[in-house]
Amino acid sequence: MARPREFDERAAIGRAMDAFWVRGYEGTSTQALCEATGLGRSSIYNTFTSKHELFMRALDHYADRGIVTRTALLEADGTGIERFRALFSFTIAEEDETHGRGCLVVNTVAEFGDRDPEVKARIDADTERHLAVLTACAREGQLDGTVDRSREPADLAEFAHSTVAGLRLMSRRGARRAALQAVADIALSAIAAK
Amino acid sequence: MARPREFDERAAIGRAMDAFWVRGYEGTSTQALCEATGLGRSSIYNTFTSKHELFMRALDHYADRGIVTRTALLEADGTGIERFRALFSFTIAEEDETHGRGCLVVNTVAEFGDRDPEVKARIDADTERHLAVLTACAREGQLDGTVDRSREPADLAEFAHSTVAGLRLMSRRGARRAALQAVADIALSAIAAK
DNA sequence: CACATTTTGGACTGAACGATACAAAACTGG
DNA sequence: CCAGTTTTGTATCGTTCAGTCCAAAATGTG
Repeated sequence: MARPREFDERAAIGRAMDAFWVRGYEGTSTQALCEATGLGRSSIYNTFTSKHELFMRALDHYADRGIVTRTALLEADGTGIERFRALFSFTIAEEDETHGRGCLVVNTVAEFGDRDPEVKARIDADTERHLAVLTACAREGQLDGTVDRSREPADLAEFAHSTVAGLRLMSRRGARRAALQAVADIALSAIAAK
Repeated sequence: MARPREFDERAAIGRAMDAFWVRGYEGTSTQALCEATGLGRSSIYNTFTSKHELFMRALDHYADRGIVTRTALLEADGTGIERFRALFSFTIAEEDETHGRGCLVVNTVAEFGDRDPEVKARIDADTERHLAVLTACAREGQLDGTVDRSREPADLAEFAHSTVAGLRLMSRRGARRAALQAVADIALSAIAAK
């Protein structure tokens, strides 16, 4: 065999993710990445080949984590509307704890738009996965009578997805918790059965 | 006197704004700014002192334009709810025309968060101005009976503001027009009197 | 304990970065 | 038409950028 790694790859990706999350892709230098991860340049390039590639890994890591927690919330017990409420509450609580870091995916969409095909593919996949669980949740909510039946489940999903993005953006610009809560309440009433 | 300018300052700011809009602050080099504006480096630094200062001017320019058109929409004739509808429709139409450029303010919030005090001051001011006209519109809508009376006007304003940000973000990641329309419809129903 | 293999640290690369220096150019008031 | 002032183009500044190179270090295997 050969010399073993002195670091945990996943942990390094996590640290890199944090750095990109705060300062964006262009705003995070490879030097900053070295400091954030604690790795030397050699280790980073040896393991991740390029800054762009490391960013992709970080984005995947973030998206995977997000989908897992979000899916757990939306496939939990309870009525449809309760699960939507749980999603919004979780989002607000998370932003409260992190003092408004916002969302890496939202930031990435804002920074890249659809210019970078590799980034776009990740964003699209993440969006689709979210819309899928949100749509299922909306449909179940319509069946249990807690979600508005006059709307298409897919449309309600888009609305909820957009609302979460809006909340994350509000939080990132430093909006107060009460403001987020108000937005979430109104959004929830739009999803609820009348 | 002295040698006269060979360019229009406002026009240059407009071009710089477009560049920042597409690629962000960090993603736009001073070289790119020269090419976008058609100015030489000397002219840019002589007139705007720094990249950061030029960005501030571009941000102000964008915010001013936005507030003017948005205020016109929200202070026009018609019921409160009609004016909210006009706001959403206008947003969607604009994104349709520009093939999803999104919003410079949204992008800037995502890129900077609240790290840069000068940027934050601009963002806060812009947000306050938007919330003011939105709140007034909500209040008038409550008086004319077209807007939900059970909500605080300020909360409805936050909701509408967040919805527009969500729409711009959707558009920037390339969502279809129908999806934006669906989100706007649901948001509108949340604002409308029941 | 030597070998093959991989990781690691640090020096280094050329290119691009934001910003400046300076002299020629272009104007106006006298 | 000249003096004074500002703009402009070009060359250049030092720094930072993403990425490479290479020798030393660290392992398992024979």
